[in-house]
Amino acid sequence: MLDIRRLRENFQEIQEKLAHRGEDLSGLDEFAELDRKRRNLIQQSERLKKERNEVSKKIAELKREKKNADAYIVEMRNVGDQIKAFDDELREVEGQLQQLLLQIPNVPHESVPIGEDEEENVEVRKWGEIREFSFEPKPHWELAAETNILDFERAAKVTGSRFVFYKGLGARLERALFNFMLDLHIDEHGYEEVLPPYLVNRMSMIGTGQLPKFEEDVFKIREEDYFLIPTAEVPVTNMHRDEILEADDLPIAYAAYSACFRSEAGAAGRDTRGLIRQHQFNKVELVRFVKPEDSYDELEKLTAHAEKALQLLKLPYRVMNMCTGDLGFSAAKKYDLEVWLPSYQTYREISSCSNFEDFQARRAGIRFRRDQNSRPEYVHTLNGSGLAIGRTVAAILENYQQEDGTIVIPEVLRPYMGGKEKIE
RNA sequence: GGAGGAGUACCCAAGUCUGGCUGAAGGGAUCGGUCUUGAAAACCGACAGGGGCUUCACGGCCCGCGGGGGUUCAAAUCCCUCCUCCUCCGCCA
Repeated sequence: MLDIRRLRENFQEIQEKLAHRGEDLSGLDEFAELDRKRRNLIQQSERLKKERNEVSKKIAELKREKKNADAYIVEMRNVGDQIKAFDDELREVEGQLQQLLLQIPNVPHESVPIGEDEEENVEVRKWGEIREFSFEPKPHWELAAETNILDFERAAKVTGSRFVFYKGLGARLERALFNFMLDLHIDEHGYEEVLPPYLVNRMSMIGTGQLPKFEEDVFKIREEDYFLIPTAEVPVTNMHRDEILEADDLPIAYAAYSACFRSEAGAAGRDTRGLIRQHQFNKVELVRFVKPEDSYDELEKLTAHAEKALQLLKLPYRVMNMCTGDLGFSAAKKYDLEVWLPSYQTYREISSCSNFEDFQARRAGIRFRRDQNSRPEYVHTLNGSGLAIGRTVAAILENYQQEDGTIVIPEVLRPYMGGKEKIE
């Protein structure tokens, strides 16, 4: 959410910056009117409340002295009615204003390239050698079928499309990966491990920006106002919702493994085969709460942590600075890590690392105090996948495949795989 | 799921029956001071925070006793509703 004062005072400038996102911003037109109405109603209501407070005190005095206060009471009855009328209207206006503000995306940082869509994302760097195959490399779902480690057909029977059973060394590989990644981030990068709830309430979804705008993208529980988490970002960021943190505690860094659930509404026909786009997938997520002045350095740090996982796995990737048209709703800046997939002959997203500045913190009320006497300020929040596990499995299968259809297990994972060197 | 009980400021806790000098007693913790070579103890002092409106500013005002609504001239106190925690029962990995 944007700061209402900032929006009021820099309306033109913010409108122009948001326009680069290419979204419909017609709702913004109402802002000035609602903002003016709101402040006007507050002033009228508060003026009467002040009067009521004073007269009520007088009535209390008279009552205590056993004197008659009927004239005042009649007068205040009228004032009370007026207050109620103003407050009813105020509630209405504030509701509208709140809805409007919750729909406005974050303002892109100045270092974000201006562009319409993914075509205009800017490559920041590339890592690793793309392997030359002496044979025709197979897509990961074929490799998985041959080695019998993934079962999409039975998952479709048991649940539906875009679900999968991992079996045998496939299941083991998945487990090895998130253990490897958690260990890396906890032991080497200083994160605290968190295992979060997979269901969250509406306030949490609003806090990180999934709601109210993207309700169709997530799974909702029928009987309760609970949602299946689309990412551990949601529960972990909301851990500190409505809290005032100590400056000494910052930065706070959490690494969380979780399953993630996405409805993939609107993705019909895309990535229908394999592990790339599932309704349920595993992910290790990194979340950081930092001081505002540090957040862009922290974004580089966070991104480097995610990259480290790819480097240790020896998977070639590139880092993309997402342009204004391809930024997430809540992000001020976002790097995508894209891993090389031989069968696609392209790089595919395997991690998103974002700086939300105070956008989520303002929605979720996450603040900190610099010292005992200072007023609370909003923290900056960041998060990034470190990494999406299913896509990492796909990348390993494809990049490590042999001509005979077997897959070499990356060295760093072997201790997690009971010393096995190959899936066959 | 059923039956009870409870949520008050950093923590504990009084007030709620019987609405009005409660813009919330009293402890503890914390901070400052006296005393002391230093510390402890004792004593003295400070200690509601947060949000909003308004103002160039000083300041003024409004809201705040789990959240939200209502009754009333007036609500921590009465009513409704939701949330959370505790106890017992049931069910259950």
